[in-house]
Amino acid sequence: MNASPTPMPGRPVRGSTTGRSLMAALDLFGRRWTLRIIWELGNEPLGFRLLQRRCDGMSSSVLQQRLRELQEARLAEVLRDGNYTLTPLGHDARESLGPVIEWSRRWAAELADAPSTAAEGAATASATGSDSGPRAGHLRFLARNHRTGDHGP
Amino acid sequence: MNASPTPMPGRPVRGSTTGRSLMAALDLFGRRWTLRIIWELGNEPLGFRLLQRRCDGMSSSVLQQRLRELQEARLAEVLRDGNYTLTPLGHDARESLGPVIEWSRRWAAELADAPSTAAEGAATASATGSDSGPRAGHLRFLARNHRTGDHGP
DNA sequence: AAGGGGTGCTTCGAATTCCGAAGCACTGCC
DNA sequence: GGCAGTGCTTCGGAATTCGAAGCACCCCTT
Repeated sequence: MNASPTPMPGRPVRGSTTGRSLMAALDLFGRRWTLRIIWELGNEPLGFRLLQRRCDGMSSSVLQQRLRELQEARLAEVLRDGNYTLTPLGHDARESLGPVIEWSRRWAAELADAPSTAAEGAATASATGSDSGPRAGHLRFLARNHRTGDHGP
Repeated sequence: MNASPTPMPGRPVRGSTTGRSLMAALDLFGRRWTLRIIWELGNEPLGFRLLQRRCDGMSSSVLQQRLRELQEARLAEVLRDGNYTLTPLGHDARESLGPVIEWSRRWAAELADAPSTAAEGAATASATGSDSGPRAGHLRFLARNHRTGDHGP
């Protein structure tokens, strides 16, 4: 598969020709699964397959690609026993995601307070369309959720 | 373009069949440009074109799609004058990104301390490949950066 | 009136990213 | 030997993103 450049400060990234660190971070974190991997590796070091399973059976090729990027960006590294783990910088990043996690709880609570209005407003047409259901491919993917209980705080 | 369902708590999302709020948030934020839009709208309400320019000329079709999703997820709304703005919940999300921003600075500082080692290690081959330069399409895209100074703290 | 510049979006085909199945090499156990 | 697990790789297809062009509308100038 292709390997688009890993977003890193100082490099041109999507959103900044000068590689401004904030934009590099937003670009890095805006790649599918990156946040999730950081999250899971923050719990404990994991091997490739176990990490894949913790990420709900995500595609191995993308996982490999993301691990490469995270290593290049110095957020992750491989231990002698072959497990992947976060670097101190990576753990720092995960800590910084803590308020986001807290926010997601407030988000859920907010939507639970007004569930019938969540799909109203300017996005009504889009919401109706998206409620037609996930694609069959998604369903098959999600049915492969091996964990009955998600890890997390 | 296709409209995959907007990740929201309680809905099946990539990474969780039960729509666990953390996973919904990670899925939502893991879409290209979402974090950036939240960031830019946190500064001030913006019209569509101006917001597009603030996001370095990102594709209008994706911007429109993201705005729909953010509205559906109750993070953004349209004002009477047509400008887009974050809801209180959206501003809350942006605040929660503050520590991530601080982290990105530490990230840049860390990499600046050891720039020659950033591309070494297990990801050497990948880094070499990615250093071949962004695709020509990226260069053309980045050359359209209209802002000389990025907004931000 | 026409023309030009701006606005908010939409459409469409191309490019890129992600996906999932299959595969390979290796290890350890029975 | 077979089987199950490991860490990855490959490949073609699906999904997402992209960017150019377009449309309708508005406002201002000539």
